[in-house]
Amino acid sequence: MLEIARIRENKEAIIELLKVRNFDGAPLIEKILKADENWRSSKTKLENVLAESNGIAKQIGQLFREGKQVEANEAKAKGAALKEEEKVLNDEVGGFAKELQELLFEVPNVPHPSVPQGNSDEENEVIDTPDTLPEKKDFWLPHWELAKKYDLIDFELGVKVTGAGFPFYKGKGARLQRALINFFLDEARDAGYQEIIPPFVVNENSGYGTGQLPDKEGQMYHDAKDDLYLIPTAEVPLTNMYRDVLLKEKDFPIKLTGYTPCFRREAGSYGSHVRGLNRLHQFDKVELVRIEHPNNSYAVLDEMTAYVQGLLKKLGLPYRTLRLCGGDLGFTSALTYDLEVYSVGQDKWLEVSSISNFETFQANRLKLRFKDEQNKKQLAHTLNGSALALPRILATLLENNQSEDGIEIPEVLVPYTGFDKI
RNA sequence: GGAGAAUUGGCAGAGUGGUCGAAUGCGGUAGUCUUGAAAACUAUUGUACCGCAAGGUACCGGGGGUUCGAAUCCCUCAUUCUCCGCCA
Repeated sequence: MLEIARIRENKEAIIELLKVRNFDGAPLIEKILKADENWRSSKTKLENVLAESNGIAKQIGQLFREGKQVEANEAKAKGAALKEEEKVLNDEVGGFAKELQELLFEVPNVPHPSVPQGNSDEENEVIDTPDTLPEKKDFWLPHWELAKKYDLIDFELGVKVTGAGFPFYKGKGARLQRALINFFLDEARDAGYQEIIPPFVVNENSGYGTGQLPDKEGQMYHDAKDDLYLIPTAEVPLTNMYRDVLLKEKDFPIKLTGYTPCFRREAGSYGSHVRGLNRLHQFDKVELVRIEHPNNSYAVLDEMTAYVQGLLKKLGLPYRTLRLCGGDLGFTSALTYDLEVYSVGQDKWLEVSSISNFETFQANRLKLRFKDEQNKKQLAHTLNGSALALPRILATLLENNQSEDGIEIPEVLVPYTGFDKI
């Protein structure tokens, strides 16, 4: 959520930058400024009435103490009359406040100036890609066939026990998955991240804090009985650890990592996109979260991107780096880099990580602030990135390392798996 | 799940309808004293919003209500503690 003060002061610049998202912000911004004005003017009126009525109440107390019953009763009648006025104004203020809030929720984050204009993922900017891709081999299989051939993952069993998108990992498939989780967590720890095991369900406030609510409500599994949401990513509980927190400048950098399963309803997905491990309702992910000084957040974004690229290098997976265009940029993000791994079995690029700077967009909702050198309170910047999402890593690992007589395990993983070949 | 008690400023802890944004102590900040530090003493010290300002409004776990007036009374929810039940 953008700060209202920022909208007041930088209206034109914001409208201009939102165009990069193909978002015509002008009508919405105008409505917001109007609602803001209405809110402030009725609030002033209300506060004047309250001030008067507080004054009368004080007088009444005084009059009673002095034993002046008659005057007190007169004042009481006056106070009661003001109550009516107060009620009307109070409703008015509440109405404008609600309107303003709802309108503000509709404005996406302002893209960073480096974000390219574009309508869809086809216009994302490729900023780093391998010189050559692996040469095509006749025996190459997509991972779902490899999974079946070596009995690593059972999709049908998942359908029986739960539903589509909830696979069973078995034997070496399960162990490889667990090895990857441990590898990623150890790497993150070595890079200075504190490991967290958060709750896998969160309350409504947390959903609002990171921006899943209200606009992605349908993407989360919701337990109506206790009004809790299954997390779609560890970002939600990790970032919400710092909801309503006032930091000191010396608390930076805050570097958190956590492994969690992630639950997504993925309503509306279909076809080859959901084949095999490509898109699941439950998957594992190791996430990085950073809370940083605004001056530093873009350097941190680059650092995080380089870190995740390093993981892919260690695993020997061919990857490319994209700067998301305005049309593909997430609602809450100002700048996002996606990392994609080339899947030889499917002959396509699969997104395995998304690294974003949210600037103050989440911090504003979270009330996540710090005291600067002048002892003034400022919103912090939040960032996060997958490091990494497991299913597509597993898929591309199986596909890219296959030969006619098995699948090679990357050297860095062998200490974790306990086997070097499937 | 059942019964009882509690929830006040950074912390501890008063306050049961008007003089309470809230005593007092600790802590924090500034100063006096000191070669320096400690101790002592003095002053100061919550947050958010509206307003150019003066100033105003709101906040005593959250929400709602009674009243001219609520930290204080009522309803409701949450959390914590104690006891019982259940349980990895």
